[in-house]
Amino acid sequence: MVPRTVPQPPADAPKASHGSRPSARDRLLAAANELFYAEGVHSVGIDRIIEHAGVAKASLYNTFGSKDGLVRAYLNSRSDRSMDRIARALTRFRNPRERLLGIFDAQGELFTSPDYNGCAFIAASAEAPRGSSVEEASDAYRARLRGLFAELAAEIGVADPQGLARQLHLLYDGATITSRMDRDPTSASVAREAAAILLNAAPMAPSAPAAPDARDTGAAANVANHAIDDDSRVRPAVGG
Amino acid sequence: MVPRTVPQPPADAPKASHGSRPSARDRLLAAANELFYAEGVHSVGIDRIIEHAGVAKASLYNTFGSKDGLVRAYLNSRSDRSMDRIARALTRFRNPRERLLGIFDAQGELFTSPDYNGCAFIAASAEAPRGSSVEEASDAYRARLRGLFAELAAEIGVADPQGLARQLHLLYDGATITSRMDRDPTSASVAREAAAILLNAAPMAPSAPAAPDARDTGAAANVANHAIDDDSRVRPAVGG
DNA sequence: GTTAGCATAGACAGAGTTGTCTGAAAGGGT
DNA sequence: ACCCTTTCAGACAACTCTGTCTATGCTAAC
Repeated sequence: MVPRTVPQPPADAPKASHGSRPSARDRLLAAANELFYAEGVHSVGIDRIIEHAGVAKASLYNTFGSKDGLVRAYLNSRSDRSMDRIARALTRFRNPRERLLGIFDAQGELFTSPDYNGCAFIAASAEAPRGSSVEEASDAYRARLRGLFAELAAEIGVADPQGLARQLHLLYDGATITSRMDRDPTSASVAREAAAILLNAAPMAPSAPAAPDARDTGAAANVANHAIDDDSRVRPAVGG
Repeated sequence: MVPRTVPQPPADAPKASHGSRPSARDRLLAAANELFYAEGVHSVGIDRIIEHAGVAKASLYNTFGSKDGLVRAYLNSRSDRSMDRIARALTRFRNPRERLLGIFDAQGELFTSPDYNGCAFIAASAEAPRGSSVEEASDAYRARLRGLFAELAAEIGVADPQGLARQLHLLYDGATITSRMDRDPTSASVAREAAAILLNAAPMAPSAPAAPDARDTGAAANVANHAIDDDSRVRPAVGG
């Protein structure tokens, strides 16, 4: 039961092995990512993981200590890749407003992926008991995503970035659930339209948003914001 | 494996047994509702269900045919009770706008319940493989809830009730996920505020909403709608 | 060339799972 | 009083699951 002391690998060096094949650790993580994500953490046994990874069972327990350790590593790796994917998709937009709404565009692209199967953290949390290590990984991931929302909202200059971030995160989660439960990949564009409405309705901060020096643009920000309202209402985003 | 022909009980009569104790079927459903909901469908075995219900194993298989049959009955019963709970909570509001937003108030009250543990359908779907009978029960439940949103939106007289219903369902799902993943029962009031903004921003239908005879009130509907805007923005709803 | 370290294949234990089957008790209807 | 349906109690089979352990390799450094 108790997995004694985890062997604690370097954790920073990916240990790329001798050049030909990826390390056992990377192969295990790749297999976990495929199988756990597609069929659920509980449904996929250790045997199928090691068979799919081409790795001995002892290697798994030497590397991760237990199945729970592998699940934790799988979720943390997904958290990193997910945030990287979003950040990469946001580089094509130039102003913070487009980047904020672009999160939903990136989400819509994700939904059209053939192997998309919903949010890995929601699925893993639904299977794990409360207070487990899955909850920690989920908390970290969700805090990162909400921080991104709040950061972009602050760049835009809304008066309550945290409040708007909560609203937008609601839409993001709702689109995620809808895409999976209703097999509806167009939910991201619905969320994007709703997000644009909420963004336009959000009060702006009186002081200048990004550069505190230029305080003369403060009053006009609200008007300017509403001026580009229509742009987001007619954009089809992903396919709805 | 194959559960042969399910014995097919009357299915309409609750069969209240001989008066003292509820029937084995009802006790099994109650036990399933407690254990499946609190710990997950996959984690709770048949043995714990029958022990908690005080029922023999043969009774379970005579009544429901298999564990999957019990899970199906558990979800359908939850769907009925969930919609009844919402409908009952909505009777205290008098106009359709208050009833529409009142769905989020009812959600907020649900979140404060000590044994609340997220959406049973989302949890069950996360554990079940795609295409299983869990998906059918979830589809039915979600169609009922979305139908309620659309029905109330149509009563209010918005131009696109289905479109608004999709947006509001997004918020509802998002609040559900947030309440469970972030242990944040105040997410329903955030969803309520966002829903009010989306409702106010929704274009109204040109013709009269409820009574097609009175067509002279059409043009004024948009203005009247925006006039009561502030009411929803300041209401604390549940506790945030 | 030898040796240390790690990976592999697989057996094994112990617990848990669903579903079937036997046998008996209990209670109501005629 | 008899029957008959339902229910209970539990043994049992046939899996699957995690985690440990043994024994045999392969590889790289010295």
